[in-house]
Amino acid sequence: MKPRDPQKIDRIHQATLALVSEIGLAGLTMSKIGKAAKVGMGTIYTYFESKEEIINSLYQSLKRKHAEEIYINFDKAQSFSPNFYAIFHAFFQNCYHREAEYFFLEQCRASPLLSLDSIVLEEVVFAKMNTLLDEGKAEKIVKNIDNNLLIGYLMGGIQGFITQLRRTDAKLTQTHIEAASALCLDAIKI
Amino acid sequence: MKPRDPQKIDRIHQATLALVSEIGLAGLTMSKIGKAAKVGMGTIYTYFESKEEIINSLYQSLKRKHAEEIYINFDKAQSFSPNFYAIFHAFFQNCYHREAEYFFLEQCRASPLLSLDSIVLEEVVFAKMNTLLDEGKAEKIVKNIDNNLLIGYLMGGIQGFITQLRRTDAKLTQTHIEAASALCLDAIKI
Amino acid sequence: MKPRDPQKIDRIHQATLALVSEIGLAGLTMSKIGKAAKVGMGTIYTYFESKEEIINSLYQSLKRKHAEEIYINFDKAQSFSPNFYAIFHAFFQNCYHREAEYFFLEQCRASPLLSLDSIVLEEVVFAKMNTLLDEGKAEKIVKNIDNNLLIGYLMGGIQGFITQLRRTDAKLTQTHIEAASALCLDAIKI
Amino acid sequence: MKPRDPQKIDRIHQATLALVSEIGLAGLTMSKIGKAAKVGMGTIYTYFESKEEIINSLYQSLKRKHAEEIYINFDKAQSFSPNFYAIFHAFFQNCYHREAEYFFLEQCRASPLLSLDSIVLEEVVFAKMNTLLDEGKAEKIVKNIDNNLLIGYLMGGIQGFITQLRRTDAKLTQTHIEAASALCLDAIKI
DNA sequence: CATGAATGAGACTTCATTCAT
DNA sequence: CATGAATGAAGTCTCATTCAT
Repeated sequence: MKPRDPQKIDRIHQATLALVSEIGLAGLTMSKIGKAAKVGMGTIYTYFESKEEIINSLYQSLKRKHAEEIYINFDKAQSFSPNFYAIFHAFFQNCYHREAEYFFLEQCRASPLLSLDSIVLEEVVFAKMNTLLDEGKAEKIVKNIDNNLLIGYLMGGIQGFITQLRRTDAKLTQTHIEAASALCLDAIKI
Repeated sequence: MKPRDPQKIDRIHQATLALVSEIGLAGLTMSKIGKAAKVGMGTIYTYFESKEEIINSLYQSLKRKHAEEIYINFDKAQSFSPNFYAIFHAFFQNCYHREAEYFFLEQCRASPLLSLDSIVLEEVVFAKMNTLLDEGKAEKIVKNIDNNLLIGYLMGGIQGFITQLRRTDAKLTQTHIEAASALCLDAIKI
Repeated sequence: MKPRDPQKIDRIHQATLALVSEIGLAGLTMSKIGKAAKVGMGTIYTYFESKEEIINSLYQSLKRKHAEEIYINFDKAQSFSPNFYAIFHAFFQNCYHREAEYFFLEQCRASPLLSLDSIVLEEVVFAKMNTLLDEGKAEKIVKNIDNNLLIGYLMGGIQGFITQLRRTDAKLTQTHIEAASALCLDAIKI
Repeated sequence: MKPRDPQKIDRIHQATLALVSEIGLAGLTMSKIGKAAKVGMGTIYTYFESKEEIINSLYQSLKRKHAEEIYINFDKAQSFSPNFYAIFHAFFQNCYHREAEYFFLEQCRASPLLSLDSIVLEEVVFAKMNTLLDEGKAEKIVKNIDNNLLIGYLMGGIQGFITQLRRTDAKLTQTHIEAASALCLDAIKI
């Protein structure tokens, strides 16, 4: 018996990611996924119940991975400022370098294919930021605005920034990072 | 396209907007549009060449309308600050109250259906902000960052803010507006 | 506008009937129905919601038609014997000459595609026989056995008889009819 | 077919029987058979060439078993009447108690999966009845009607009777058996 | 020999667009 | 010009059979 090949799940995920990057979520078809993943179309259904499940599982896996990566240099022992910068920096780099992944997430956001499970996952990313912002408020550094609104603002802002950055075809420089960092920090500072 | 009855174009646009709000861009079909607009399915093709054209023309019409609305209180004679606040306020209100319209735009943003024409239209909205930010820089109020990046950041930030605001089911209060306003202004200030 | 063509429903029904006769219910496909009915495959869905609905609507229409045909010479004013013979004769002829229709009904009987609606329709056929048998019992001609059991026995018997008749390739003769008639009548007589 | 483990053939047959009872012949899949028989899906192909062969071999095995059971009390030395009643009784009981088996046979009857081999097998069941009816005719008890037609009539009648019996949810009583017996005997008697 | 993962043809169904009325 | 019935390509998913382990 050929054992259920766990690597195939990844192949299917990667193929999906690449395809959406190229042809959009709307252009995604099962047979294209199969071809791109070098897997028979029917095989996909051994690992996923439906196209919807592929999308959702990839979405969740990316969200979780990003949450990890964003907080990779987060250090409980540290005070607000270094932690904020660490997270900002990681998020910015993430956004910029994992274009395909962020594009996929964005395509999914407004899709009816996205399950509730996937939608609430946002909280995973928000959790530590929440704590951090509370600390910033305690340190009298951060404005007294609801954390969710602050996080929404900051993440939306950075993504908007990067979207424009890409549109101008400019190479990412240290100056860009510092500019974005300044925007974010000044925005939330009291 | 022979727009014998220009009112029908509007009926089709409105129907499309309402439908996307309800069932998403993915669930949109020509027959549903026809039914909702109380127009025969074939009739649509008298006014639009294809489904794609409906989407794009609606997209462009909304973009243009928003651009107008956002700049409604913009006054060339004024200095940076009052103009910025006027625009901010108009954009914020727009985003918040025209949920269906912004939802439609968001659904379209990453869609392969969107033509280049539509994508470039972003500039219409950006144009006056560009001028304004230049003025702010001249007044030594605004950070020296590329205007497109600034605009991307600000608009992304506000939209993220409002998305969260909606998610919390909170009613919009003056406090919210002031909070968002402070975030935006402090962000770009030197 | 091309009006919904009621004749097409019939064309689809006839095509279905002919196909099942040839390739069985299991071999029936939508594209074959379309081809046989000279109708685009998609067109079928203008008139029927699904393959299941085609089957069920045809089933019900045949059942109703048969019920009518079987009772065509039934005459309330008459006594048991002439009515019984009239029904017997009509049923026998029906069974024999509408082979495709009875084959279709038989194929459906055990199919999971058949809806409850269709299954209970049996009663339509049973109704008048019920009355007739009651009369026969009142006349002390018919055995005192539950009507449903009697009807099941008689119809099953006749169909079994005809199935064998066909298997022998024999032409239907008056002798056959009289034989079957004698079997049925003697069976239920006191 | 290398029946190394003949018990597996039986397991597969039993699983098929149970599954058809539950989900119908149309819902039957190889993987379900494998699961129900606790046998790897591929293993089935060691014992059977195809799904069709499973169906046909089970069909034939049941037909043969029933033929045996029906004639279990048949006694060449006896005259028509006791033998007829013995066979009738056995057939009736068989029909009633082996519902799953008869359901399976019925599902198969009109299926394109059924091979000619299987269809012809009917004769095995008919053989002794043939002899018996000839005897009955010689004894001037049985009507002079072609044996095949008589057998078709009787078996069809009994099955119709039992189908209705089941539909009424009634428990089987001695009265029912006597009623059916009377119907059959009176039918064929001169 | 046993297993169930792998395969792809083919099933049902949808829908953008065309066309007859 | 208005209409919606007609069309068939294309999408998702199933499943008999094969094959690697």
